[in-house]
Amino acid sequence: MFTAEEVVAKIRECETAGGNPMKITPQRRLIFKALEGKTTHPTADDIYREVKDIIPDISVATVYKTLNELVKLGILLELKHDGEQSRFDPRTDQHSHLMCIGTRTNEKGRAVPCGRLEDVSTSFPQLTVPEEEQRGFQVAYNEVIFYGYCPECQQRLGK
Amino acid sequence: MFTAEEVVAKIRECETAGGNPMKITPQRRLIFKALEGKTTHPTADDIYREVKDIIPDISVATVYKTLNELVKLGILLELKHDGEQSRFDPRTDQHSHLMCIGTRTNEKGRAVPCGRLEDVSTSFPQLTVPEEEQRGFQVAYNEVIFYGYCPECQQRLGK
DNA sequence: TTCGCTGCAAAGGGTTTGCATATTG
DNA sequence: CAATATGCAAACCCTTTGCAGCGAA
Repeated sequence: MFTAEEVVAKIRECETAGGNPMKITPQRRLIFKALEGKTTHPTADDIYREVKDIIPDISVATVYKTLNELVKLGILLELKHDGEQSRFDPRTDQHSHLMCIGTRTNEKGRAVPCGRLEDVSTSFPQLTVPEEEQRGFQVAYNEVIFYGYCPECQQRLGK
Repeated sequence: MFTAEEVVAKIRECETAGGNPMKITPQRRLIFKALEGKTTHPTADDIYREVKDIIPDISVATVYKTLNELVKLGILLELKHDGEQSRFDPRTDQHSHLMCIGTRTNEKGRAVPCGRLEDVSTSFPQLTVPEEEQRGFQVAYNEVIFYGYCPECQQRLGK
């Protein structure tokens, strides 16, 4: 939940590990813009393909590096929950996710996950681990993921 | 939560997609044994290294294929929540997990996740997605992951 | 005897890295 | 001007696949 300009402003305030704030390059500005207001949880490759239309010789490496920086700064959330590509979420407030577990068959006859991922505004800070099962862990936060079938997969799979 | 023999028995009852039950080979029996009662959530490679001591020329491919079969049969749970290797859990009843978010620096000076993963007996079937956020999804189940620092990482990182 | 399984090595896919060069602050 | 970022290609890591021969039922 941010605009590209807000990201630029936030970055100018921040310090990275090295001590200096990230530099703002045209490539990065474009990546921020691509993330702006997105609720689709794009993959790095989604972002890459989108910015490539404007700066055709941008490299995937640049996209990955930039996204990783934003994650480190806490401006972006990285979701790595299906064993597939990471997905990125510009929304960083406490919320949950709803993920589709349907699969479809690709050209090579292989099952590929639908992977549709949606935000759910609710969070569940009240959930706790029973004392006797904490094993000395210092719990920082929790995450709730709801799994199910999206409307398209219900129809396709006859669920 | 099973013994190798229970797995064998369960498999003999099952039918695979092809119609016939999986065959029980010495390699597979050994893999079942390696999983028996394990609460450490081993990776495929952990299992591979363990069985390799007994059948030295077993291949990783065999381990992966066998684990995947067990997952398909619902005898084993695959956890793919850190973007790292999948971890396997012989416990298939409803439960939650506690994962360490600490990192350590490896020989190459890179941050690698601790990744310690523990079972938590509690599950939270009562959690639901507000109607207006379901977007037509048919929710099947949910998963709760508690993140925090394990005792070792607390000490090492001074948390 | 018939499928399914094995080990091997190669392919796959997503992500990261190393490096020479170009840019930002 | 110093410190970072860029693009490229190669490297990485985990996992899967294709295949010829072997072995369970």
